[in-house]
Amino acid sequence: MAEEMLDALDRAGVRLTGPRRKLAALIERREGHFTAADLLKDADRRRMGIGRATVFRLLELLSEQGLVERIDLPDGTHAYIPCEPTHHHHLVCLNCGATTDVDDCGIEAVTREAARRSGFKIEQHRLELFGRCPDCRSAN
Amino acid sequence: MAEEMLDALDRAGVRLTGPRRKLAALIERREGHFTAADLLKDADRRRMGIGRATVFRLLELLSEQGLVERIDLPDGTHAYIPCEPTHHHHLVCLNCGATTDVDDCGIEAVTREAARRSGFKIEQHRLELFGRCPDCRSAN
DNA sequence: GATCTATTGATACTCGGTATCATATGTGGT
DNA sequence: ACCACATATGATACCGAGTATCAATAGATC
Repeated sequence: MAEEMLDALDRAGVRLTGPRRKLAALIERREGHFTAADLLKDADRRRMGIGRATVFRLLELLSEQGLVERIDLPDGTHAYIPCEPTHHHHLVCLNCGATTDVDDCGIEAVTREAARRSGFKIEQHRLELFGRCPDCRSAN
Repeated sequence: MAEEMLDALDRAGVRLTGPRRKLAALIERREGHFTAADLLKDADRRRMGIGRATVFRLLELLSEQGLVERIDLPDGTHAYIPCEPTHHHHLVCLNCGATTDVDDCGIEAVTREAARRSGFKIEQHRLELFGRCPDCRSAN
């Protein structure tokens, strides 16, 4: 998956630098969603000497390439989740942070209906589902 | 609508203070979504002497009462929109900021389906639709 | 390997939001 | 109408996420 990210960066015509390789590896080891601060902490703990700005810059790049998506948690914080660059939505476990992708389960129909009723031309939508993953449901 | 807010605050058992009344009136005059900074600017322009913290505190209160909803715009900024305290979703015009409510147009079915496929127990969801309102469509 | 541009990390900054705290002000009881 | 007291206020300082700047560094291409 780090490979995948590096390939995508290469394709995007940016340089495959040391810090980017290291960060990609760190993202790979992460499970569920993480914040920029989490990633920075990972790097600091390993004394990688990677700057704050670099972390944000990479996340922005990956996000442009659709390899990472920025989501807004219900508590108002921002997090990133690694994902395939196709259109989809996320289901986020509020307990452990696990995420799974949800491909279109009929949201298109919903947006079409909303457009019809309101007269709006809908250009973007965002659907985020939050709950408990199977593990966390049984673990409790 | 300012009345509505003040009633709700009263019902919530908090004090109906000067700053709250003034801010409620300012919110009433706003159209579409606004940021905390917008509201503060309104108050400053009128020399109301209302503090930053008070604005955030009121928005939090109103948000708890469901009279205002905090949304995340596609550009990553936060905004508030006044609304009825029933469950619904918002359709936001990317051009002028106008918003309209969208009551359940079948999202329940979508979340049920996503829950079935994933095994998650879905507890919350958020659907935000962005586009062009009828006025902005024709104005251009 | 030399070159030249993209990237880096340090630093300082902005902006949204929160904590603190002494002062001011609604409110309920008299 | 007044008092007492908790609640709310504004000033200030603070925090955390993210961005701008910029001289120093290190990929890519030849």
